[in-house]
Amino acid sequence: MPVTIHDVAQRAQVSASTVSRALSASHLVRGTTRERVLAAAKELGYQPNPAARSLITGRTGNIGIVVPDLNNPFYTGVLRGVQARARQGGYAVFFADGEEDPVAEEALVRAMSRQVDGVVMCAPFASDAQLRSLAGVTSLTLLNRRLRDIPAALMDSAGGMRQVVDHLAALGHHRCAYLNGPNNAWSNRERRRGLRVAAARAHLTVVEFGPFEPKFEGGVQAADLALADGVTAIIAYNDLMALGVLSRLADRGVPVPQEMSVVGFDNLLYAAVCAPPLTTVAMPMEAGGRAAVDLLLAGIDGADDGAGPHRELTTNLIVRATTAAARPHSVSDASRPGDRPGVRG
Amino acid sequence: MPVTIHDVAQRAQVSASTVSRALSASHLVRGTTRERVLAAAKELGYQPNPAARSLITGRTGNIGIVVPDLNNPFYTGVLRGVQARARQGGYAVFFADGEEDPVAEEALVRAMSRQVDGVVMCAPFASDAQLRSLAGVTSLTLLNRRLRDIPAALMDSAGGMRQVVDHLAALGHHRCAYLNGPNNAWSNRERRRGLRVAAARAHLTVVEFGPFEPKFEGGVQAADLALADGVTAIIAYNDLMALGVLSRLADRGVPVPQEMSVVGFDNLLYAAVCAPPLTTVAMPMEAGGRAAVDLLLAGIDGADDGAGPHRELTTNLIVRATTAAARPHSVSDASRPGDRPGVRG
DNA sequence: CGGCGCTACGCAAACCATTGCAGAGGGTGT
DNA sequence: ACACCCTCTGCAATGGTTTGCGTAGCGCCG
Repeated sequence: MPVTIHDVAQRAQVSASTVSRALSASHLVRGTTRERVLAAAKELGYQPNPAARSLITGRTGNIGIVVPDLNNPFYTGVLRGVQARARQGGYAVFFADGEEDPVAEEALVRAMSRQVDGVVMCAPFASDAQLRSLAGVTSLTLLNRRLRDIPAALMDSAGGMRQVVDHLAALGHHRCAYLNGPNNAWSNRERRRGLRVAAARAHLTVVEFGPFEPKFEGGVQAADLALADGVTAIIAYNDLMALGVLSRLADRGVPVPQEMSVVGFDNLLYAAVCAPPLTTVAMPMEAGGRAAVDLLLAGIDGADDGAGPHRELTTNLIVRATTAAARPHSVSDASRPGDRPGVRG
Repeated sequence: MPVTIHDVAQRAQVSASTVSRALSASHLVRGTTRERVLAAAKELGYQPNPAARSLITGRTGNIGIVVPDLNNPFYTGVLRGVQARARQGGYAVFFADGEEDPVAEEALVRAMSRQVDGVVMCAPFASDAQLRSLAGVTSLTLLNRRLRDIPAALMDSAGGMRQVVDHLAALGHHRCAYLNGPNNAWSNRERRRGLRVAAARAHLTVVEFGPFEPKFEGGVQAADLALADGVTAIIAYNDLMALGVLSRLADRGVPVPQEMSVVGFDNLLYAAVCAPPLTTVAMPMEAGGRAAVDLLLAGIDGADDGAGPHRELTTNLIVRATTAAARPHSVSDASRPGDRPGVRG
């Protein structure tokens, strides 16, 4: 039923090979012939059979993307970027939700591997070894995960943290809390690392809590701990947690930002519209997705650049209404260094 | 480089056909032979080439999903359901974001059509004719869109509206606003229809506004209009708009739910965690995705049930903190339908 | 005018798995 | 002992496209 290359060939009075060439390597056929073929193809509505093509070329024209959790708007952002860039490159995209389970993720990638030319992974939890092994079965690029000789698009979390610290320090804060996300999440380690060095430079004392679930509930839970410590500012691992903090602070009657400043990470849609609007660092999610696909396609099409090129994307602090000057007596807090097991920068 | 069926055959000392049968129609080969083949396949890590298989079987083992807007958490919920059910059925899923453009959506489906066995569409804006034409090129099932002889999973918006109306009426409301989403969106028409009949039955006066963009900003814009009319309750087309309404009411100093009740639709994550938590009707997004795939796979695998079976999913009102008894003098409002001058209370 | 090279096209192999058909071998019934 | 049947396995065709190689035709130069 579907129209094949031979149907086109017959209608254009040429052989199938000529049709094939007319549609791809057009300079190998005479102009008049090519037009005849193109016309026939259009009249018949010919679409090449991708299975047949990929059988012989060994390429599929597809890429895959696996994310840990579709419910997290962060990942839908990168999904959009991935899809846009892929489409632009003529690729279709397979998609899989690993549901935060590294072994499921691995299985998914292996299952996809035969149907795609490469996959981009958002895999904060997978082990290095796992990732390397996967890189062997298909072309792989990572998002927000740095691994030698595997290409990756990275968002500069550390730089974002530096901006947060500078912002807070400029507002007169001396002691703030960091609410850890999952300890095994690469980006949590990255953010914490950035925070520590920036805080040390700015003479900001940081006490750490957690790890917590990087969700609303985790923030609720964490808020009480931070409150008990007497910090004047809270930096949450991500916006979801920050929203939880905000909610809990409101319940407990702590005015934000007067009594407590709160900063998130990601710049989700809801960060802008919650009350009060959340100060947060914007992660370039779509750009990250696009960059990851760029890298992937470069590795597939072009000569492999080898040596795992990493593309770093800048992040930006978005100052909204949850940060303000530290409350006056906060200075005394900063002068009480020893009262908590937390980290000081 | 990749291992083929012949490699397995050679290692197991049988022909390729036997390998093929051992892996699929296992009852056609002797037990001992089958084990030998399976062992060889496992040792070699054999994975059948999907292109070759699909070339001969005519099936791809893939399905596609196209959604209008990935930024809308509603659709990511659907996506999760689709993916889960597809995986369970051994299908992989292609994904495409139509970006709210019906012509792009159509192009996407046509592009996917050769690589999938069917696609499920969330296409609130596409025309009936367009959908029917698409149903010709590949197996199609719809989500939240009723069209004769095209299978669809439908969420009972009208039933949800009935519950909303009953709830509001029981709380003593007599006059409420409905904030329309896009007029060409199927589910808006459906919700409005449900509202009208339920309201008539409950003697609830409904004043309609809009259409608005079904987003936060649309809700902000709509809130002022509803406020000016003097209704005691606002039903928004969806949660995003309801959140905008909440935000605007807060800005204008209108206490919710004391002075104004607000109801949304969808039960997004944020509806539960905003302040105050939003009363809304829960749409079974994941279940809807799963049901759509059920239908699709039934149409593909089994005999086509023809005649477009429609599966209807129930919706549930989730009463949270944005609805309360109407303010006392609201009765008089209901008896003065024509006045304009805005907010009382 | 003959030979060479170039262009444009066709032939056929190859890619890999599935499946109808046939055949081999062993067992059973007569 | 022979015919028949049943089980298991192999052969070969099939699907649609790409591509290396061969070749026909033509122009150009010597």
